Amino acid sequence: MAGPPKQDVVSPLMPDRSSAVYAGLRRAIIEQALLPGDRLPEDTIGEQFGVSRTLVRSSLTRLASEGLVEQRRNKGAYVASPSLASARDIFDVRRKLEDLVVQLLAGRLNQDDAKKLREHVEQERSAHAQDGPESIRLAGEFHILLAEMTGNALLARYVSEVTSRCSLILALYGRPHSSECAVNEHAQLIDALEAGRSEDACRIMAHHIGAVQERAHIDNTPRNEQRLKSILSHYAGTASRGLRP
Amino acid sequence: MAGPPKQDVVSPLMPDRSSAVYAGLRRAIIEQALLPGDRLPEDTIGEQFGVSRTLVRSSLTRLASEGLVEQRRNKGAYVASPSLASARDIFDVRRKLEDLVVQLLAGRLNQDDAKKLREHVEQERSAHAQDGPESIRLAGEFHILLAEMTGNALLARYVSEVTSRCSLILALYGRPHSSECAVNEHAQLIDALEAGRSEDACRIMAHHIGAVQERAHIDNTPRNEQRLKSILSHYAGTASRGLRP
DNA sequence: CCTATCCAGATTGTATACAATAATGCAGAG
DNA sequence: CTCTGCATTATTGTATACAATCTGGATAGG
Repeated sequence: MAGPPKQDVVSPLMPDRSSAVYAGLRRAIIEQALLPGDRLPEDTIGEQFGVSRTLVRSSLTRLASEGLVEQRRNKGAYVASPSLASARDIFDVRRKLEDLVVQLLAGRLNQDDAKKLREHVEQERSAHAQDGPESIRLAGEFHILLAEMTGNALLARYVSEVTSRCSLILALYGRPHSSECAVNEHAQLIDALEAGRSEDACRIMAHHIGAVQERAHIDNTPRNEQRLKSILSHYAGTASRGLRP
Repeated sequence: MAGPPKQDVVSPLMPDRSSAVYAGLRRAIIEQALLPGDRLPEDTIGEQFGVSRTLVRSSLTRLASEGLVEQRRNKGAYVASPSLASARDIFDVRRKLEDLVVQLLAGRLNQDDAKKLREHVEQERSAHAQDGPESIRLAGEFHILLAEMTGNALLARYVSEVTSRCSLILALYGRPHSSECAVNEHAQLIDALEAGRSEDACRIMAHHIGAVQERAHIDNTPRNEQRLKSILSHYAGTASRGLRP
């Protein structure tokens, strides 16, 4: 990438640059490219994404409302670092929400959706095999996908939020160990849901969430500095991609 | 322009004018002074609160993230008017969340908190006697208070959100009939929680939420026009008051 | 050598200016 | 009379400018 080409290349396909900033930052946080406690200066971000501070601020506020970012007055925004206590709180809420998801979906999962879910699990498998940063994101997106299939928009939003926050929690307290079992549990859950075995589905989900929480132990990994620019330059380009493969 | 008196009277006691706009609009919506579908032009609001569009926008975005306001691109913000389908969705989620509140609080309610709750119920009673607009808000705030007492901040936020949205739903579909029973049910709930009768508490809460949902039927009341300015001029002044009496 | 104070730089908070888009109303044709 | 097309106006979307606040370091005093 020679010369100083303005990064307006995105214009034709970018109806909403604000969402691009939001999505880019969100992915960077979920995939743990940005770690809890990292500072998020408006200038730097705006530069990388090619927008003014106005849009950056609005994105940061949105992320803050979802709990991924903390905004401290006159001190700027940071990637949130939830305490152990709030981690427990988040899991308590998550369990209830996922309960509802299973309850709404058991026996009502159509073949189309089941197929989509199985394809997603396959993606998880291959991402996990490559040990890439995407496996974290994909594992979470499975739950979001499931919640969206209930047709309950509020539930989907809440599940999306707690799922994202769990990524943060694992980044802070989780063991680096792989999420092999998670992928299998996802597959089992689909089977149970499709077959209408709601008891099983509920049990599997409970166990699964428990396993995720289990992985949360103290394990503070040091973080590098000044990676921000290079990270953002990566996420600025791929920001618009959604759940699709 | 000549020197019109700036309405900066609030400065000394207003550390955060942005929150004032947010709180004022929120109350106006919860108390049904602003009704679902009402337009919320940035200029008008900014004028009334004495702030620039910047802060108004940020407040509207925040309200939108809570589901009280809908923002449509290039078309401005409106008080949200949830569909009947999404009303059902909201109640589904609310039931689960309130379940968790009861579960966390049963037998763990200290005397201080119980006292505070009983005082709140008294407020509800008197507001209901006067048939003022505050009774709507207070009924909701009971549930928010309860959720806050769990110490689970996320749960409190979610309960606050679904509670607010329920106010909207009642404004749209609710019968104008009073919420007498609700006040009594609140009192019963406190007793059950304090005594540690978690079964009872859970049952009362379920019945209570059911009763609230019951009141949601089609009953479209026409809305007046151009009340906006006068409404806002009222809420601009009283914006900073919180839960305290 | 350590501590306190103050200045300069950097960063955020808010207002305003300008650009882009949608809403409105009028004119003319059918 | 109604409908279509265009010009005007109102409102939102974004960028920039300025004010307020915080941060870090240099310097003087203990």
